Amino acid sequence: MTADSANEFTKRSFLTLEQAIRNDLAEGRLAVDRRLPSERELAERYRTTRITLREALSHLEMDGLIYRENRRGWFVSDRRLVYNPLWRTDFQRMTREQNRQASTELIEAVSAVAPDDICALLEQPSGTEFWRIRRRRRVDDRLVVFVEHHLSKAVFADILEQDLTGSLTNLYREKYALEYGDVSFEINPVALTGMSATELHCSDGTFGLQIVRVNRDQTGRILDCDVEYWRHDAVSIRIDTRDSIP
Amino acid sequence: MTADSANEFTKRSFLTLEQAIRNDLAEGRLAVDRRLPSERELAERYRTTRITLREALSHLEMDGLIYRENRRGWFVSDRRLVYNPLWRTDFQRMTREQNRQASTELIEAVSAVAPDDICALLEQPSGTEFWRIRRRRRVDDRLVVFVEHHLSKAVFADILEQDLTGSLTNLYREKYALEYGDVSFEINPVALTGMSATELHCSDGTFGLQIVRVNRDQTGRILDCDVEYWRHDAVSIRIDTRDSIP
DNA sequence: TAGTGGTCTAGACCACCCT
DNA sequence: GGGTGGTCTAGACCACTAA
Repeated sequence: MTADSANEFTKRSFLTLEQAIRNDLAEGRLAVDRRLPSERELAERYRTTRITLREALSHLEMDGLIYRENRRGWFVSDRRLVYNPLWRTDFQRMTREQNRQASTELIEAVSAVAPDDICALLEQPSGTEFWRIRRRRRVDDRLVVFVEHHLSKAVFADILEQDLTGSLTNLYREKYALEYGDVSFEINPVALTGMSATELHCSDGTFGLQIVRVNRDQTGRILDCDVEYWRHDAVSIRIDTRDSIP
Repeated sequence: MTADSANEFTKRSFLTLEQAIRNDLAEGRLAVDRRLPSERELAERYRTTRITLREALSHLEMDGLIYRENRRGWFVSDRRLVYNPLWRTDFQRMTREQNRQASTELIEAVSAVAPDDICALLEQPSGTEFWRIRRRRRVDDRLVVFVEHHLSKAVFADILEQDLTGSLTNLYREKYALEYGDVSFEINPVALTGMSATELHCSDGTFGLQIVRVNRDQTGRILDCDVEYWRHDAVSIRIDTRDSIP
C-alpha cells in the first residue's frame, strides 16, 4: 500500500479528495482485505481533517462503493445481489445462483400484536396477534438485510417448532402444503434506525431500502407480510415481465 | 414561530437535536411555507454549531422528512408519489390520479451515440446512435425526477418534430400505432451526481433512486430505454401481481 | 487498555443565490 | 452586495471495539 496518490494530492477541493480516494480504491491501494485504514490514518494520508475525510467517505458510501459497520470502520462494498421480489425462490437458492453464499440468523420468533399498519396490510383488525419472526441475512458473510415476518397464527399454528433459519417458502410448501400466489410489494428508500440499524450493525440513520411484501396463497388468502430492510449498496432490484412468475 | 422547544433543548446529544427538530417539524413550528430557516439561524436556535446541525439535517433528509436544493436551502418533503414501473399510464395521468400536479420540461432531444451499457440493454452494437431525449419532471412544482430516454432512430424517424414535453406513451400510440408490451426494469439506490444532480438542483452526492427500464412493443421488439433518477424521498414503488398490466 | 469511530466546538473562506 | 449553503481547519471528549 503505497502513498503515491497521496503525494500527488495537492488541491484540497472536496471532489478532488473524493476522486483521489476513488482512484486508490479502484486500484486496490487503499483497502487491505476489504477494510480501509482508520479515519485518522486516512486523514493524515490525504492531508486533511477527519471531518472533511468523513464527508468524502460518506459520498462514496452513498454511491455504494464503501460501507461502514457501526464503530468498526469502513469496508469496500461487494457487487450487489440481484433480487426480484416477485420470485419466491428461497434466499439460499437465489444467492447460490449468483455464486454467492448466504446465511440466515434467527433473532426472535414470538407471538405479538402487530402495529396498525401491518394489521391493515394483512386485512385484519388493529390489535390482532401474529407470529412475529425476525431474522437477518448475510451474503458472503456481510450483513445485508433485516427481515420481520408477520404470519397468521391460525394458518401456521405450530410454526415455532420448525427450523426458522431456513427458507419459509420451503416450509410453507412442505409442512403446510401451501403454494404462493399473488404478491404485492412496496419499495421505499428510508433511513435505517432502531432495530434495523442495530441488527445490521450500521449506525443510526444509514441509508437503506425498505421492501414491504404481502404474500398470498394459490387461493388468494393472505399468508404473511415481510418487511425487509436492506443495506442500500447490497441490492439491485430487477423485474422482467417476460419472466414467468413461478 | 416560537422558540419554546429550543428553550427546552438542553442536552446536546445528537439524537436529542434530531428529535427536537423532528418535533418542531411535526408541529409546524419550523418551516414557513415549507422552507426551513437558514442553517445559521437554526444552529443558533438549537444552540449548536452548523456542522452538528447539518449532521442532524442530513439524517432527517435521509429519512425523507426534508430535502435540500443546492445552495438554496432546506425544505419540508411532501408525501411520496406512488409509482408502478410496470404501468404505462403517462406521468400526467398517474399524478392526477393521486391528486397531484405534474409538469415536464424538455432539456434536450438530439441524436447521439449511446454508452455501451445502454447499447447492450437495447441489444444493439456499441457505438449505435439513438435519439437521446432528456427531460425532468416536477410534482406540485418540486423537481422529482430526471429522465434520459434512448429511442430507436429507425422506428421513430421524425420524433423530434413532435411535442416532447408530453407523454411519450401517447405519442407512441397515436403517431406510431405502437402499444407497449413487455417491460423489464432495474432499481438501484445510487448517489445523484453530474447531470442528474444538476438538473434536479440537488448537490452532488445526494441520495437517489435510479430506475432503468427497457420497453418493448406488442411484438416483443425493443422500443426504447429510460433511465430515471428520482429524488429518493419523492417516490414509493408499488407493484401488485393482481393488477392487470395494461 | 489502546485505538477506533461517533459526536461536537468555534471558528473560517468561497461560490453562488437572491434582491 | 448581503446572506446563503458548501467546504474546510484544528482541535476535543466519549462510548465502544478489538486485542
